[in-house]
Amino acid sequence: MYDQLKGFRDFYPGEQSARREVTDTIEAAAKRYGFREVATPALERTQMYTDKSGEGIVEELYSFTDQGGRDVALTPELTPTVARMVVAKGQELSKPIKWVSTRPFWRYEQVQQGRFREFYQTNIDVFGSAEPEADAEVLAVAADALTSLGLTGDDFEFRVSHRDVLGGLVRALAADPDAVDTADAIRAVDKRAKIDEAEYLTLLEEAGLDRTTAREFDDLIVGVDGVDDLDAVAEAGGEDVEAAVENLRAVLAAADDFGAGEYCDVSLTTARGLDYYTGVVFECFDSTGEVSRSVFGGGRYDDLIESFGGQPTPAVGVAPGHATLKLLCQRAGVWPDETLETDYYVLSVGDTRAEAARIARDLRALGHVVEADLADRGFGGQLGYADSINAETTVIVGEQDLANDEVTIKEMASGDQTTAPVAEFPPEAGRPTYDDYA
RNA sequence: UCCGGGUUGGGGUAGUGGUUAUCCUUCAGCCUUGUGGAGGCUGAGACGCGGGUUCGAUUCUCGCACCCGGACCCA
Repeated sequence: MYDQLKGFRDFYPGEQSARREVTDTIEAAAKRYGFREVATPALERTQMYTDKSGEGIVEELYSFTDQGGRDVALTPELTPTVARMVVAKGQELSKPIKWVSTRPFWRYEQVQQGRFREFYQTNIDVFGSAEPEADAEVLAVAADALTSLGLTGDDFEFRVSHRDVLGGLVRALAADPDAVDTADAIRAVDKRAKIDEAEYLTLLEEAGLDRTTAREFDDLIVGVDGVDDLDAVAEAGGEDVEAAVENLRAVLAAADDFGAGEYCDVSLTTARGLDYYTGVVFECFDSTGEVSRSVFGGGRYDDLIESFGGQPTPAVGVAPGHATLKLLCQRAGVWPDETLETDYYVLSVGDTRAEAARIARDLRALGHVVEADLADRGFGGQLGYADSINAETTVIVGEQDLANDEVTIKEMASGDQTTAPVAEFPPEAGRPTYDDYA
């Protein structure tokens, strides 16, 4: 026996069928909005990540030198790759570009609940539109995906914020706007919920706000509990903040029209740790608070494509991670059933293989899941196996049945059985069961 | 990287410094080439890995691996 690698998981048929269902549901929601599926490599040049995030990032990567001497890394996220793809096509792609992709990613980090070293995400991104409708559509797709999974507004909420509101407010309040580090201030906001007040205020001070201003800033962002409360923030800030507030309002108004309004709350204490976010940012939280960390997040990253050498291209996206999503679904009681299902088991006994195989093939041609004996089991053994795969109906093709030009149709749940003429089974269409012949 | 808790057949467990490691379940076969989810019989299958202490270690001890939480981090 070999040990598994820490943070890497195997998925057996039961769990995988549930994961497949969830993945398909999320992707189907995105595809209804016209998001097109893309597929991307598992390896990229390490430099693509170090350029953006510094050399320190290497410690978080699975990186190595390949046989040709290239420094490469397993992709820790999709955004740089899709940015590279957009840049590579130049003007060729019509805007807005709307892409969806579900894939594993790899990060060398500590394993915790809902966090693994190999993890799956569905990335949903829009490139080439700075309009609030683009942000709102991303929110709407995310909400649509979650509700398609059976979740409701009682289960989750999107906390929507805006980096330029936060950054602009910090600069507007500061005694010396040029002395403040808005990125640091935003990072402090991002940590607000996890640290105590003194630490938080210290971080804001280090970002360039004096103690009094820091409190004033915090009072302002905490005071926002709804769209109407944004007025006070707009007043306190300058023109930049007013514009950002206007943008945030526009996004929320569009989200309302797009059907996602009921899931969105304004929350300026949400910031996202990532430096490349530029405008609207949001995080999805478990409403019950049982999933302690954010389920997933997203936001606008208008400068990234340009920084990759492309035309200035605004972008906004969201990336639900499937591990935390599973926790959310399980706590809401909507995680798909992990038991396997089989439509038909075709039981062959005696010298009936040819006829049994014909029936199995015909049933499969109708689109059903059909199993037959591969292990040379006896009658009882085959029924036991049919049980173990949760067969709904067993079609008994025995010598006695065929002697009467019949097959026996058995409903496994009840044990009831009847016969059907072998020449007419299965019919041209449909999903024949015991009830059709009883 | 750090802290806490774990690891005994496939799953769940009992137990012990010393004979053939307990029980339930599972799986396979048989009773049963014509009826499964009941029963009976037979069989398969485990002390995570390595070092130390010891006459002897699954048991005590140390290290490592992996698992479950948590801190840090979270692109």
